[in-house]
Amino acid sequence: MQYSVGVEYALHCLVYLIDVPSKESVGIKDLAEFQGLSETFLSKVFGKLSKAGIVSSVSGVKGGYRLSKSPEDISFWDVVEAVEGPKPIFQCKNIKDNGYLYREGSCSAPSSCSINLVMLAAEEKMRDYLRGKTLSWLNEELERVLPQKTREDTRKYFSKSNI
Amino acid sequence: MQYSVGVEYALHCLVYLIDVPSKESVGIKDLAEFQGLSETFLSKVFGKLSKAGIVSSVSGVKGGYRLSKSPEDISFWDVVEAVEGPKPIFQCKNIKDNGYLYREGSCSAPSSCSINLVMLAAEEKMRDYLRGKTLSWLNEELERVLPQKTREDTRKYFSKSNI
DNA sequence: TTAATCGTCGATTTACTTTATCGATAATAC
DNA sequence: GTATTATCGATAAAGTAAATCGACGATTAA
Repeated sequence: MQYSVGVEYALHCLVYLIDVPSKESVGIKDLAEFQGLSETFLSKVFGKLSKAGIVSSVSGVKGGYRLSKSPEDISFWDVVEAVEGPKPIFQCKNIKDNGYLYREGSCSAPSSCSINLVMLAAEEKMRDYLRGKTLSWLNEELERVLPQKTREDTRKYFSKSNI
Repeated sequence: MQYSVGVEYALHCLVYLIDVPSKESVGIKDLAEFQGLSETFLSKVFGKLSKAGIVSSVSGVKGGYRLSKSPEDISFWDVVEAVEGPKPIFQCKNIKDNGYLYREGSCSAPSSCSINLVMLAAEEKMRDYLRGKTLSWLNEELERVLPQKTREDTRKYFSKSNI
């Protein structure tokens, strides 16, 4: 069981959007090229991020994406949910009603299956943690952890005025 | 992204093993039949549980499975890990080294990728919760929640002496 | 206005993982 | 011995994720 690579792509790409001036944007092509990713697939991922209101798109020549809200209002969980969808990790499905765990027929019925409730609560712990980590937090973390020069070089790479 | 149904099968089946007297065992056939599951597939799942030391098997006629330790020493996480394997939900894979998140080359190298660290920590929150819920807890919960008659009927169903 | 760039969307292909089946083997009760 | 049951490996079927392709519309530069 694994999150799809889409989550990884999204989080890594969003890092590069944090610093982009609000009037500019970064193209899928640049993001894909810089990290050696499939351009077409990455555009799918950004479609989801766009639909979730995390980024907004700019069409046409010199278009691309930018964050559609402040980095401190975008949590890791927002990103994961946008890419993976809202379905819980654990979901009772096939088990027949004759098992004695079921009071109301279906296992997925609310408050029916004790096992299901535990798994959902566990997942909620994970989500809570991810809700507490925002892109602005990540930005500060990177500031602390990475050499200054590296970050500047990357900013230049994605700067339109540079071309 | 979802846990495999194997996890669901395992947890639901283990419930029926809690009450089994330590000299007896329950066969895959009964467990599968009772819940309408594929017998062959369920046997694969129990193979994993067995290898993880959660259940022990009894070969031969009237053989089957029983818990290999006390229900209070078997947590939900033990079961999930046994069935799903030890791999984390989120794992950095494909991203090239030229992204500026990497200090030591690979994203999966310890303490290298800040994003990876956050995801691993989040997952750990979920695991902690699941470690806190044991089969004996579940048993008490079911005692509280289910009609007494239902539980007794189920015990009878799996009792060898009954046949 | 025209041409080039870029995001959007749906259809499709490819690859991989999960789910399930089959067959052979070994152990045990009777 | 014979029937039953777990074990294990190989394999098939089904489903999902990853990636590609092509047509479209929107935008910008010239």
